[in-house]
Amino acid sequence: MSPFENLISPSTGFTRDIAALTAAGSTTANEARTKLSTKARILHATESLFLQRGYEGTSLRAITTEANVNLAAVNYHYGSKEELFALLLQERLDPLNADRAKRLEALQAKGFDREHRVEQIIATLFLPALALARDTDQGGPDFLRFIGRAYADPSDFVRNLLAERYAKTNLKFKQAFAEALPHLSEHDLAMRLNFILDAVSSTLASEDVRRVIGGIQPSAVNDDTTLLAYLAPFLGAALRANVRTAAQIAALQTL
Amino acid sequence: MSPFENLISPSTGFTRDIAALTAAGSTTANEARTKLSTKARILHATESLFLQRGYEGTSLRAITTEANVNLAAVNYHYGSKEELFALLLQERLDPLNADRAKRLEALQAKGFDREHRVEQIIATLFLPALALARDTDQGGPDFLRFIGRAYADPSDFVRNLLAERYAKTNLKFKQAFAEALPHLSEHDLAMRLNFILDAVSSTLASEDVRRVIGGIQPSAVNDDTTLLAYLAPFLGAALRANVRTAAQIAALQTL
DNA sequence: GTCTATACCACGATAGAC
DNA sequence: GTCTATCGTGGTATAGAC
Repeated sequence: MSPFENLISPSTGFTRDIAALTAAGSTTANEARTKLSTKARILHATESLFLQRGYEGTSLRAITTEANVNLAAVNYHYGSKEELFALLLQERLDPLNADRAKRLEALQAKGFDREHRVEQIIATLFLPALALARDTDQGGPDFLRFIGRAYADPSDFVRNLLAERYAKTNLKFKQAFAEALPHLSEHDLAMRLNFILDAVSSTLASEDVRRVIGGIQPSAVNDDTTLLAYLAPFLGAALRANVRTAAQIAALQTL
Repeated sequence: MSPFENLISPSTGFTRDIAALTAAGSTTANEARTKLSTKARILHATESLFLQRGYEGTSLRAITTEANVNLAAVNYHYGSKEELFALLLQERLDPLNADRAKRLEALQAKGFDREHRVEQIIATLFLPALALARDTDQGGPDFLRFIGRAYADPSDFVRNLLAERYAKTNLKFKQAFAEALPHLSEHDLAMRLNFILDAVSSTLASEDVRRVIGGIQPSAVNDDTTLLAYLAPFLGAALRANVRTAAQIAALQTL
């Protein structure tokens, strides 16, 4: 339901998985020739192609050609193109989610800054994602765009999978916001969070993330805190805003 | 660039087009049988199916079956599935855009409410779109979702077409916001507008628009002003927010 | 268990006959 | 304008070799 799941993950988890696959002793001949098992080669090729051309722009035939495996191997090892995609998604999002949960707990244990509680929660939510936006080493911005698209146009399959998989963490953040914003009704808060998270993911996924990032302070592009200090007040103001006043309604009704 | 184009249109323009097509004397036999020309029947069937199943979920074979025409007729009359889609999009967005421009001019001629200038511009931008969200007569909420998806994942074809087609109106609104928010840099304003428009379109397009609309005040669901009075303060606060302060940056840096 | 060759069906598009 | 036939490409399924 809520789009908490759309903000990417660190890029380290995947390498671990490849290593595990490579270490598994289930392949012999092919592996000697290419250093990696069929299953792992598919994963590598898929990740690379999805990042470059997107989900729909990447055919199974392109993947299997790139990986030097048979067309049917994808379905054999991963079931379907969609499941392969979901796996890649989790490989990225799982560590991100864990990271965010850990940071939130640390912040709660340490105690919030009284004045900037909302902004601190926002920061906790987005810092890991922002870091990835620059991790060009593992295709950072491309992956942001990739995930952004995936979130905007997913099959029910992927959407439900992610919503369930990260439900617990999402709830923790919702509760943290709720405590920081007691004047908002549950419905009000839920809607505003949806707005904010949709907007951030869509912005991060947009073609001009780099312009957004680079335009703030060219000399500090590598400092995530700089970007966040830019975003947080804007997002925080939206969350803090009081519900409509009678005067506001009157002004609008003259239209 | 800026997603001004994603907020739907009135649903009246299309009927006009159908009428024009029907009046055109270029068909004879088939028209006598079905009351509408091949070209018009394709348009009717396409609109209905796109709204129900989305662009990708609708095949040309489904359209031509529904319209009782030959498969090749779509390509003959409209060039491609993509161009057919773009035509339907314009048919909706053109009148919406004209309406918004007219309302903005009227508001500027009449003069803003000094206190709620930003909210009034927001209202001018969104009232026509919100009205459509309830125009179930012509597939209101479905069309919101349809357009939302189209905006999130469009081909360059559609994206560029819309960006160019509505550039003038978009610029007028940007300038109106700029005058109402002189404390924001151009870059700052552009980014915040992107956030807000993305968020609104994505929210309107989401599966639970009805819940959002219905949850506010069940007794006033048909009153667009009610919904807007709910959204505008939230969006206005985001736009008005001051840029970061030193204290805010310090609070974030402790993370 | 893995892998390959191959067949299948749906899709958008188009050439050419009428 | 309309229609048939067909093309190339897509995801998927399976029989059978290793």
